[in-house]
Amino acid sequence: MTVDEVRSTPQRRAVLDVIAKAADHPTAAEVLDRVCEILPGVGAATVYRTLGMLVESGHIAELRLGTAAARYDREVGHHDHLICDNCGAVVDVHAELDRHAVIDPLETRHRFRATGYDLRIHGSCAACSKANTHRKDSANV
Amino acid sequence: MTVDEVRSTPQRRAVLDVIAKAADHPTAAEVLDRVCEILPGVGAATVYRTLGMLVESGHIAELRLGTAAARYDREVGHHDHLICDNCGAVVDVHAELDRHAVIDPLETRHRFRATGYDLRIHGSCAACSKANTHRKDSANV
DNA sequence: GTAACTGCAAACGATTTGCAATCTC
DNA sequence: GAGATTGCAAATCGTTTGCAGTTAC
Repeated sequence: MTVDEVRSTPQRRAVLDVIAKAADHPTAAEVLDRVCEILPGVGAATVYRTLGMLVESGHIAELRLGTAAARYDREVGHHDHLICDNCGAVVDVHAELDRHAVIDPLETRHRFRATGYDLRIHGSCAACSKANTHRKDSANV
Repeated sequence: MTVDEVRSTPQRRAVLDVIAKAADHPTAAEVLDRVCEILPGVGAATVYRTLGMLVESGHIAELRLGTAAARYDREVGHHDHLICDNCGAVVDVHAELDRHAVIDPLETRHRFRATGYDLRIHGSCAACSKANTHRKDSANV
């Protein structure tokens, strides 16, 4: 009969600290780098394990785009993302999506019980749009 | 100076055939299995290469959810997805999302140039909802 | 005939897991 | 001091790539 307590360790505090300060959406590898700056020698497994726990407990959110590595978001409330297909930047935004108009009809039509949604808007950010104004460019969705 | 022609091979025809017939959203591994049923011995690399080409050329669409493997969709026009967090089923749907009300304000506010969006609605499908009506259940988004 | 294609096996990147040593409570 | 946690290395998973042999046109 274990208590399964969650202990406070320097490593965990460091990960939490890094995430709390991260304005961008760092990957696990980036979190590891930053953690090692304040606490050298931390292993990758520890960071992965800690991030996993934090996601499980709802303290941080996980974001998965394309093939790339998972990204972590300190923002846990519902929000949407603007994704720049050119430079990879991800911006948290709040879309005014009318659930009654968009989700409800689909729930009824497909007898689906929606618990949430995920809206990602692709395109190019301000910086990239400006840079590419006079250049050839292609975008995916 | 090569012609860079694209040749028609039995393997490619088989992959195309499998995708065309797939009502679900098979992963590369599932496509490989099905391809091998009609043309035994096909290598995984060939399937991955072929799927990659088809995505590139816009003949099929790639769908990436969570950690899992990429899924392939014969439906290439814009559409949205209902994702059952319980059984993993993915259903293609058309959401009535008002771009003017949802996307435009974000473009202006963040000086973002949107090229498209991706809406995924999570929850539980008809079958799972029915099965879990009287059971404990948790869902993620 | 020749460049494109195939299958295999090795290489890869991201993430997970087994385990002995080490820390927290 | 017991059990949770760590770091390392090995293992996994999905996918890509190098390469020599094979095939489509």
